[in-house]
Amino acid sequence: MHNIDTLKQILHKENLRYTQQRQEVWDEICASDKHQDAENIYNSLRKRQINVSRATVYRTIHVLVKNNLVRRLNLDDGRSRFENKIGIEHHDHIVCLNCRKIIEFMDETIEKRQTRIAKEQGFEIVRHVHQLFGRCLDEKCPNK
Amino acid sequence: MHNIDTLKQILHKENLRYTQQRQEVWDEICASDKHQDAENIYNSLRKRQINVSRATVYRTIHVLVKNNLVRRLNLDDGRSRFENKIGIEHHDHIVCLNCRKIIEFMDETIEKRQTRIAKEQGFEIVRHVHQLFGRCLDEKCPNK
DNA sequence: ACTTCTTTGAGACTCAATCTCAATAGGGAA
DNA sequence: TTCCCTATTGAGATTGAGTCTCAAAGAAGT
Repeated sequence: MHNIDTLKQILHKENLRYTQQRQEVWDEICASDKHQDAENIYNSLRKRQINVSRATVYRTIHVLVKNNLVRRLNLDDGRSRFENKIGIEHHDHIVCLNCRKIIEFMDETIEKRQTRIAKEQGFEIVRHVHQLFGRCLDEKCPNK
Repeated sequence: MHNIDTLKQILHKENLRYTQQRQEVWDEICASDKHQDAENIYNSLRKRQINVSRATVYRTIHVLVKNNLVRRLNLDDGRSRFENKIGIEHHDHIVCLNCRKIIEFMDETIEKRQTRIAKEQGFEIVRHVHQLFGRCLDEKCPNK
């Protein structure tokens, strides 16, 4: 499984040891496309009889985010969500304010324009946040 | 001063009373273009001998945000910032990761495209977050 | 001025996230 | 394989932004 090598590689680069806990956290994030928060990840692992502490979940996430294996999402609800970045195209998010459904989107024109705008203002972009919050037309949405 | 009327109007609409504390919080947010956080606002008022509690600062901000007098900004640093919206054109933000300088930008093309994208996905946008994080070329920036 | 009902302030509380430190476990050396 | 050194882990304490509680203070109509 290439996920093991990916992780071993960045841990080695960071002079960190390869441990079972770190592998499990990384696996859990990769296994789900649900934009899980740290508590979810912790609970999912516990449920599968995998012993890991909250501290280790948080500490591992930091390493993964720092090395671009994982993206941190802040959807203004007070806790960070995480998504695997490996093998995934860049995208931004649309979030339903009623049912919290998350849709991904990507627009080349917007991407280019924001880079140009930043440059005009004397900035080199490192990362960006582009989130659209609204109401969806989904049948099951309490929005009706 | 028209700020007094603006505030009185929304407080009346919300069946809330007009109080000195609420006026002072609103004045403080209007007086600064520095995207202050709640603690800043609280301290600024205290420094000016204005008695107000943290609880009241937070409670007042909620009313102001709910009624679109103030915008809440989440710049991924763990606390909300606030800016006056009255008489201010819509804009988004570019933030320097080194010196935390904040520049405002606005692009009609991006605005239109994001609305269209959301609609195509079956969403009606209520609000959006568009932030560009990077490094500025400012002389004084520790970025060098 | 009286009454009613809202607001305020001080501090307790919440909750995500971070820190502490003793116990545990990688992993290189022999 | 075993030893040793040092990084990592886990349990629980701590932090910090933000919220809640409730008695006291204050707005506003009569």
